[in-house]
Amino acid sequence: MAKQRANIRDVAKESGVSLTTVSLIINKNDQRISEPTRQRVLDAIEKLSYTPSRLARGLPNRRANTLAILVPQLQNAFADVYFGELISGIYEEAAARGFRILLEVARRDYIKRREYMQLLEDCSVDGIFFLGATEEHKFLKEFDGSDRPLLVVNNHFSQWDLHHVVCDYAAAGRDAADHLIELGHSRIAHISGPNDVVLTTRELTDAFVGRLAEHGVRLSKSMIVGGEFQVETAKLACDELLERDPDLTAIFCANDKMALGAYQSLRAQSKQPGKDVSVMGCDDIPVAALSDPPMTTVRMNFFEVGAESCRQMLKLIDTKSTDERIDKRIPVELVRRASTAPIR
Amino acid sequence: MAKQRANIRDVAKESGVSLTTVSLIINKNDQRISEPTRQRVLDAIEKLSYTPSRLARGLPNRRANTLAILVPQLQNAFADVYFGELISGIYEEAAARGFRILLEVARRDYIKRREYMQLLEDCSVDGIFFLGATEEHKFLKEFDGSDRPLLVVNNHFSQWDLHHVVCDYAAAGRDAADHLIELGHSRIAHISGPNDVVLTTRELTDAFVGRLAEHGVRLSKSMIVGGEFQVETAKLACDELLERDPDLTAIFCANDKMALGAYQSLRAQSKQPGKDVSVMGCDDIPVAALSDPPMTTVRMNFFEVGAESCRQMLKLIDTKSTDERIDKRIPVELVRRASTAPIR
DNA sequence: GATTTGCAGTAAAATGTTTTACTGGAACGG
DNA sequence: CCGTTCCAGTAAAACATTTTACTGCAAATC
Repeated sequence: MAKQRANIRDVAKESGVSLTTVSLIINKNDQRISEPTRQRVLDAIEKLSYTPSRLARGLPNRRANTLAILVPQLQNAFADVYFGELISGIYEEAAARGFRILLEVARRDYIKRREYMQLLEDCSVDGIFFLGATEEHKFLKEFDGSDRPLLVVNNHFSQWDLHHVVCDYAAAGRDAADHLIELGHSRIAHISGPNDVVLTTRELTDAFVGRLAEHGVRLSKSMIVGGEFQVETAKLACDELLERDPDLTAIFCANDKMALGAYQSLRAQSKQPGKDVSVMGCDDIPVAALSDPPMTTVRMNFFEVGAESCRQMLKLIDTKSTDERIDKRIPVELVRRASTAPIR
Repeated sequence: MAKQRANIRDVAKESGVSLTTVSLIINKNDQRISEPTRQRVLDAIEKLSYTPSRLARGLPNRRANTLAILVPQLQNAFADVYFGELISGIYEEAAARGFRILLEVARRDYIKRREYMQLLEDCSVDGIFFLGATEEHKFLKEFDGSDRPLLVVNNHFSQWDLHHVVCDYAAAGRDAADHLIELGHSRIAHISGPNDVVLTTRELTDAFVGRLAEHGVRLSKSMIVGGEFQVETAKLACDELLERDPDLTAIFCANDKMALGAYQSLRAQSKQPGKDVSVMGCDDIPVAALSDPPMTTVRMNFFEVGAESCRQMLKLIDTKSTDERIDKRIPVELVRRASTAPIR
C-alpha cells in the first residue's frame, strides 16, 4: 500500500521539478514559470489528484484562511431570515476568495471565558464578524480601537470605535418620512425597535422624526411606542397608539414583522391597513411582498451588507492596516406597494 | 520589539525543559511528568500567555479538530427553528470536545463541483454533518458504504447506506395513533410531509396508518393529503380534507407548523380546533405550547438529535472504524395539551 | 553483583507548506 | 570581451506542533 494522500513533494518528484516550482504554480501569482513546465506540473497534480493541505498552507504565514461568524444565541438567531441573509452574503464572498466560515455562538459563559479571543490567538481564524450585536454586549469594548479584525455587521456604537458595515438607517427614516408626507399624511405614529440598546434603530427613529419636523409635522413622544422587532409586541404597541389617537392615518414600523403586527391590530378594530390607515415597514423581507395588502417598505439589502462586510474584512486582513477604521453604509431603497395610500 | 506570539519553544526555554515535556503537559494524557516540573511549565505558559496554534497542532496527525455542517440552502434553512436546534446541539457537543464548526452551504454549483469532497481532502475538516437531506440530493450516493465520516442528521435513506441519527418517527406515528384511539376517534385524517422525498416522514405516516389499522380503524388513502411542512400548504390540505369528510373528528399533522395551518382552516369553517375537531402536531416547537389552543403533539428533541449526531461523529473519528455504520434513533414523547379531546 | 524495572524526561523525525535568497546560463549593451 | 540583466527555476529556512524511540539513573529483584 502506497501513501494515503499525495503531497507537494510527490508532485515535485512526479514532474521532476522542485517544491518551490510546484508551490509557485499552485499560487498562480508568479510569472517566471515557463508554459511547458507549468503544464507538466499541472498534469502531475491531476494524475496524483493532489490537493494542498489547508493546515500546512496556513502555517508559514499564520493565516487560517478562515473567518468566524459570532452570533449571540443560536436558538433565536437562526430562526430569522435576517441572519440568514447576512450569513449568506458573508459566505458567498468568503467562498469566492477561498475562505472558510466558522460558526461560533456567544453564550454567556463563552463570553465570560473570553473564548472569542482564543479564536484569534490560536490562529483558528483571521477575523471575526459579530452579528446581532447590541449595547448589552459589553465585551465588545475589548476591541475598541483595536487592530484586531473584528467587524460588527449591521450595527454600530457611539461609545466604542469598532469596524462596522450597516444599512443606511438614517436614509431609511428620511425616505419613509418623505413618502408619508408626499401622500399628505400628518397624523402619524411610529413603532420603533429596541431603541435603548440598538443604535441603528435609534438612528431610524431620529431621522424619521427629524425629517417630519422639516416638513412641519411634529411627532409627539407619545406617538412613538417601542417594540421588540416581533409581531406580537408590535400588535400591542399599535393597539396603544390607536387608543391614543383613533384618527391617526399612518404608521411607520421599524421592521416588516412589526408592520404585520400593525395589520393585525388594525383589522381587530375593523380598520383596513392600506385604506383607512397607511402602514409602512422596513427591511423588505420576502413576506412583505406577499402580505395582504402588499407592504410599502424600505428595502435593506442584508445580503449585500454581509457581502460588503466580508469584502471589508478581507481588505483589512490583506493590508493589515491598523489605523483605518471601517465605517460603511449600504444604500436603501423605498418600495411602494399597496399598504400606503394618499390621505382621503 | 520581541516576538509577537509565544510558541512552545519559548515556554520550554522559560521553564527549562524540552519541547516534548511541554507538549505532553498540554495534552494532559501522560503520567510521567512530575508535579513540580508540571507546575513550572504551567506557570511559564501563564506568564507568556501561550496558546498552542491550532494549525500547527493539526498538522502532525492530519486532524483539523473541526467539523463541517452542510446545509442545503441558507435562506430557507436558517429561517427555521428546526435547523437552529440541530445546529445548537451539534455545536454544544463539539465545543465541549474542543472541536470547531465550519458552515457550508450546498448550492447547486457547490454540489456540481463536488466541493464537499474538497473539505475532507484538504484536511479542513474531520467530518461532515448533512442537514436537511432529501432523496433529491443524489450526490450522497458518493458516500454510500464509504468510511468517510459523513453523517446525515435527522433523515436516512433506504437506497443508500449512510451513517445517520434520527428521531424515532415510527414511534411518533404509533404514539399519535394510540392517543387518538384512546380518545375514541375513528373518523381520522392525516396531513403528511413530503413523503416522496423524505423517508422519515414516510415512516411517520406508515406507522400512524399501521397502528390505526391494528386498532381496527382504516384510514383511506383519500384522507391522507401531502403538505410541504408549511403553514399555507397545510391550510389548503385541511380545506380539502374537510370537503371530503365534513364529519371527521381528528387530524394528525406531520409537524406543528402544519397543525397551525389546520387550525386556520378549521376556524375558517367555524369549527373549533380542540373541541369540534382534535388536531395533533409533531415536533413540539416553541409556538406549539403557546398556540390557541395549546397543541397536543409529539415532542422531538432536535437539540438531542444534534448532540447525539456529534457524539457519534466523534466516536467515528476516534476509532477510525470503517465497518461500523451509525444508525441511531432518538426517543420521542407524547405531549398532551388542549388541541385534542375525547370524542363527544 | 548482575539484571530488570520504573521514573522523568529528551532528541529527533515527521507533518506539508510558503518564502527568501540564491544560481547557472543565455542574451545583450557598450 | 566584460559586466549587466533576464530567465527559469532551486535550496534551504521557517512555521509550531506531535510522536516515537531513546537515555541516564535509581531502586528493586533474582
